[in-house]
Amino acid sequence: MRPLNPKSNEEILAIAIPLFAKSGYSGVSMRNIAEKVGVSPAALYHHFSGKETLYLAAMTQTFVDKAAILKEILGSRAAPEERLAQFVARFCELLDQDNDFSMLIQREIMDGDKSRLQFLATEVFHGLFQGVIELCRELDSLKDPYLTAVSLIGVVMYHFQVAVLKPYLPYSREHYNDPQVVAQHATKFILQGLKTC
Amino acid sequence: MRPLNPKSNEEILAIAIPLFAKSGYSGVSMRNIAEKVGVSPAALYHHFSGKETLYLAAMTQTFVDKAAILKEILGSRAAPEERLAQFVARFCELLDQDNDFSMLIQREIMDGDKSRLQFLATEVFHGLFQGVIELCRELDSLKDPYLTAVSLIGVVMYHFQVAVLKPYLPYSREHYNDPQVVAQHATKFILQGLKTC
DNA sequence: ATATACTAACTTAACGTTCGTTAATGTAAT
DNA sequence: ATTACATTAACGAACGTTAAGTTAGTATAT
Repeated sequence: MRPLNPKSNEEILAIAIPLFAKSGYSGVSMRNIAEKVGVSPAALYHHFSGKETLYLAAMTQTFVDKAAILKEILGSRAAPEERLAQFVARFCELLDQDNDFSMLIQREIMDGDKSRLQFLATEVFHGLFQGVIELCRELDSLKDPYLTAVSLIGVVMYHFQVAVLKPYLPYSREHYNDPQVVAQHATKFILQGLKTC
Repeated sequence: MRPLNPKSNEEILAIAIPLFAKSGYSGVSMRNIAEKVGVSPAALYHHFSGKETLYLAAMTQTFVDKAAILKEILGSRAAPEERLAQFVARFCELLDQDNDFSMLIQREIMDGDKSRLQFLATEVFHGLFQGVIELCRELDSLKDPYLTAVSLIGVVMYHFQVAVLKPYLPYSREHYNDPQVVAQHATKFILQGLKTC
């Protein structure tokens, strides 16, 4: 029978993305995805030519979507310090809202082959990174802007990477999961460091 | 025949650890491990009762080994700022030498169930974290030491997490992979932040 | 307007492969 | 003779994938 509610590629990807984010490429089977979509495994091959293709489509969709948001974040024309605060705040929001995003990036960094890494670097990180480097240069022209940019991004992302570990760590408190709290802390940390001056 | 060169549990783990680090739990099969060890798949079951057990043994071995090193790193009795510099330097060395370590941590954070996360948090991070928190408190008693500790660790670890991506990023240079260069940058970044003051 | 062909979106069933694991067996050293 | 450490062979389950068939809607021809 022709289905009454045919599934679009987008609907399938919307199911597949969180699955891949949570369990990785080899941790998710076509049957897993099909079941969650509510369709037979074979039906997936009508939309995508194979598992690898489906996975790449999921990656592309996630990254291209987010790259636009990230670039927009850096577009503000405020003073450098204000721009940093805004960038960190929105970056935290984004990471807090879409848990899949940072997980997929991590998975690609760990599992991706050369060509996929290159794709990730050029399509997602390149624009973001260049913007952050520029911002770092404006904030402190004496420090190496490349290393500073990595540190800056690392400070923000790491808080969300270890979020799942936080409940088991000493001195953990509920409000450490609030993206606003994290953003405020990260901004100060990046600008002033540890030394009260 | 009885083998002329019987394999010990440690030899098997020494092979399995980098495999799990590179491809994750579901990305490595018992046959993969057996082949690399130079033994039949069934032989592994003489040493470990199953894949899950082997994996947990690999995790435990890696983490308990490193936890000792990490605790030692924090044991110095120098002045706080000097202690920070030493800690960051040795942390960078460690991450640079043993690539498997940070990868396995990341995999556990992403794939681990509750009990495994708890194990990771208590056995590996708890001691380290408490030491870093203490250090942060000494360096700046006004900032939230918990959040500061996460940021501090994040700054250092992130440089090694994205190492594989660096060649494809703009302005990348060879010496950014030198752990001493990273350590020096990170120490300054953590202490002073971006604002020249 | 009705019959016909075509197509998109699925289904069920099965393919060969690989998976984790076990049973039965063998051999060299103690 | 027993034991420690392996082997080969096989189990059922799950894997990615494909072949063949079914049906509801669309397009075309009469």
